[in-house]
Amino acid sequence: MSEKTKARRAALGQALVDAAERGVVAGGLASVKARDLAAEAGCSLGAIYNVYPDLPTLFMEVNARTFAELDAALSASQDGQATPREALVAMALAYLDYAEAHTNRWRALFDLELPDDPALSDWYLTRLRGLFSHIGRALAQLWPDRDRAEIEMMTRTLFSSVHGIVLLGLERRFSNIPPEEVGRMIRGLLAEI
Amino acid sequence: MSEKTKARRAALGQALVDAAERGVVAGGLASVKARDLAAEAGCSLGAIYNVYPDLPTLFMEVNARTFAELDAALSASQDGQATPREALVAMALAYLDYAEAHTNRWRALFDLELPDDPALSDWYLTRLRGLFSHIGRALAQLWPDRDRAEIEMMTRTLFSSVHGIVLLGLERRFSNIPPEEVGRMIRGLLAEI
DNA sequence: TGTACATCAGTGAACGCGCGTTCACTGATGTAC
DNA sequence: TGTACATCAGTGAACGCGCGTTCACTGATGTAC
Repeated sequence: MSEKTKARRAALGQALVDAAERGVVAGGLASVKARDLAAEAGCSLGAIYNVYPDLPTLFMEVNARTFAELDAALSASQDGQATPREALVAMALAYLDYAEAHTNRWRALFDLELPDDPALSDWYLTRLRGLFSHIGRALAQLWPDRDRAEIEMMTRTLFSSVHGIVLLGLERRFSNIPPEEVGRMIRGLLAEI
Repeated sequence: MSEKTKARRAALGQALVDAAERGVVAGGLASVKARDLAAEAGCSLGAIYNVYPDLPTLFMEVNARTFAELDAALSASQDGQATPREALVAMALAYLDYAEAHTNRWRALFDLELPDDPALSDWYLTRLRGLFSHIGRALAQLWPDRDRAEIEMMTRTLFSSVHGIVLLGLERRFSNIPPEEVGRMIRGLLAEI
């Protein structure tokens, strides 16, 4: 494969991820079809498979971007917070904001079904650890006396809790409450801790 | 339609729900197919549609049973707990136990995609309120000074939090921790509150 | 530079599979006389 | 009780749709002489 070809394929790869991203945003992961991607990216149907082995692998790239955005949002939210507790609240609310503003992208993180490959699971775990690190730092400040293992466990616990609140809070079927109320729930939980 | 026919259809309806339940337990909601149900229940493919308008409606019956089981499990778990805090912990752990022991049934509660019908959403909300009532009672005892609205909000908050912990805890992709650890996370959260 | 040829990137029609739902038909049941 | 007929519950082949992936082909690109 020539350099030229490589470059062309790399460009097509990006165009496909862009198209997939727009598709996810517009209609959710399940709405993104191979034929639409090809049309959007200006290539043939078969060309997709010159760049990616299958669609899930392509979707992983979209999720990678989403993880990066989420990471940036959490990171930014804690800037300038006076106390670790305020930083925790700010991050949790930033998570809610992101999920609310980019529901379909955020959902895709959890909806994508991966081929059974431990490498892919690891990839997810690594991204999550990235998100956790922001929380862990704040918790370590909040509880200077607790050991690392306990901080790690509570990091996971808090993330999962906030995730659960956001998940059920944004799902019509399970809650008829307005989004502001979800924010109050998060504050309520963190106030108790 | 004669009485005899009605009775036969009611029996077939039950046989179909039984079959669907077994299918969900064995392979998850997505694995249950109309043809398998007909074969299992000993009727023709078309006969399904004499009893239920479509498969989602049939699956709702399975979910109704699951909600009832969950309700019974939560209710039973708090019997004989000395304090409201212990009752809350017991219920949360019972939720975890149920999700762990009956993962596919439990998942089906959240995976079933409903036709857009407000009545079906209401049905779900009603079942959830049933589960919430156990938690609300314990919280009201724990915090006798707080008002009803606040208790209600914290009920929802705690349920969602525990749900989030269980959800991410049982998902391989997002956690490589053993199930016991999930129980400790739940205890950890409730200990802080 | 020009010509003949080889390679291979890219194409898109077709494959293959899955599956919920329908509807023209059949034969069992019940009714009328 | 027996016969002719009507009704309608139940059947399952076929419809209809969707869609990821493949692969035999084409034509553009590059190479050799």
